Amino acid sequence: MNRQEQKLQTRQRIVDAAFSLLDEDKSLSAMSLREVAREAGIAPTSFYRHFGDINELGLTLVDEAGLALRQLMRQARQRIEAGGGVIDISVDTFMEFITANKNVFRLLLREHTGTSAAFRAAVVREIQHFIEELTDYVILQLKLPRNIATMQAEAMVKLVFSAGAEALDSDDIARRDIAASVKLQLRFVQYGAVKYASR
Amino acid sequence: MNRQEQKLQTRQRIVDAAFSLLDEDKSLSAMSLREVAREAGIAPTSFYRHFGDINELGLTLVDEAGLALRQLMRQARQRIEAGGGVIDISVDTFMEFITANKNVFRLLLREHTGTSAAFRAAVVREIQHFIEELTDYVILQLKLPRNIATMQAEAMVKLVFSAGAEALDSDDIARRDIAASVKLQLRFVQYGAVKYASR
DNA sequence: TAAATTAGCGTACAGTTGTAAGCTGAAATT
DNA sequence: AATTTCAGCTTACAACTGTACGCTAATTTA
Repeated sequence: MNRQEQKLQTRQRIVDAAFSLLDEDKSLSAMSLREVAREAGIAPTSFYRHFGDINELGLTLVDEAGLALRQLMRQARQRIEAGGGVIDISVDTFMEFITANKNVFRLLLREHTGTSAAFRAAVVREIQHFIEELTDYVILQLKLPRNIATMQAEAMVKLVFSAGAEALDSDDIARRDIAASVKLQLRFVQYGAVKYASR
Repeated sequence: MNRQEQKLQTRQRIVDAAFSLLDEDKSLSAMSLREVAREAGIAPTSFYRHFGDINELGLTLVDEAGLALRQLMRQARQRIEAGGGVIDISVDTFMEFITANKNVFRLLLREHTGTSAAFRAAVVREIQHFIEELTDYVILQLKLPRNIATMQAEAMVKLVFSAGAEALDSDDIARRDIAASVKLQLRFVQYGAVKYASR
């Protein structure tokens, strides 16, 4: 086997190990290099062959999480084009994503308010992407002026993320209630934005 | 001096020390007993004379933060009664609180999504209080049915807290923009809720 | 006044951490 | 075939962690 491939494979093992550790009650800053190495099945010092730092690994994880988020967005779009209410489909897709990728979403949530300014900034960047894409969509859909659409999209994303945070700690039944609540709240925002725009 | 008083005083020094450590980039779970003891000026082992556990200290801190939050609410109410738009006054008061008590609000934010289920639950409880008080207010003010008022209040609190999180990492100028944005978003929610109720 | 309680201290220990130094063996290059 | 590169290893160390144990000195109680 190729040497480069081998190395990339090990690197991926490290990343996977880190994600699996986040599954339990650990944040990036509480994750030790040795722990990751142990989980990945390598010697602690070998870690440095792949990342100069444990923070470098952290940023990689945030990037991967952001990637997953964008895929989620794409999936929601496809479903909406196939028919159905935008809000309903979006929230349902989001909830599915959270349930299927708990640790990924948890990472974003935790580091968004975490202790590392660099991680916080990285997460904010990812969320900003999300808001921008939604803004464009809102402009097309509701024909709102950009400044109002931005406010609406931002509010919606914040509400959905908050609901997601709640959902993480809930079972399926409670999650259904949360989904219903946030859908209603998103409608409030949408009504309000439309009314405000036509003032 | 009384022995009990002396002890309470030391206990308060520990709590203060912990809060001041949170000022820097530390979460509760990353805060070590020895660090707190050092900051409080006592021997590491003396810590146990006051708290059985470092988690016990954590819960105490969350409680104190919740207390501060309720005082904030009371202050906002007084100001509103003195005249002024509810949304404007509330947001301004909240932003003042955050600026003046950064570490307190940071604690609530961090532990809301933190790694300890007990802390998360404690913070959720405090936020719930906040939502309930706001719900009652909304019912009185807008004459909405309780279920809709609850949804509105919940959305508003979530938006304000999100804005607060942003504000923590911002300077005065950016904070003004954030305040303006969240005010507009709160109006969206309010318009929407009122319209939804009169459907 | 004598006895009991206790807040705070110093010492001690086993466990964890990050990472420096140097070795090995296999893959890549010449 | 000989040489170079380098992913991963073992060993090592200083710094930190939580907390067990027993002492001291001052307050409280009897």
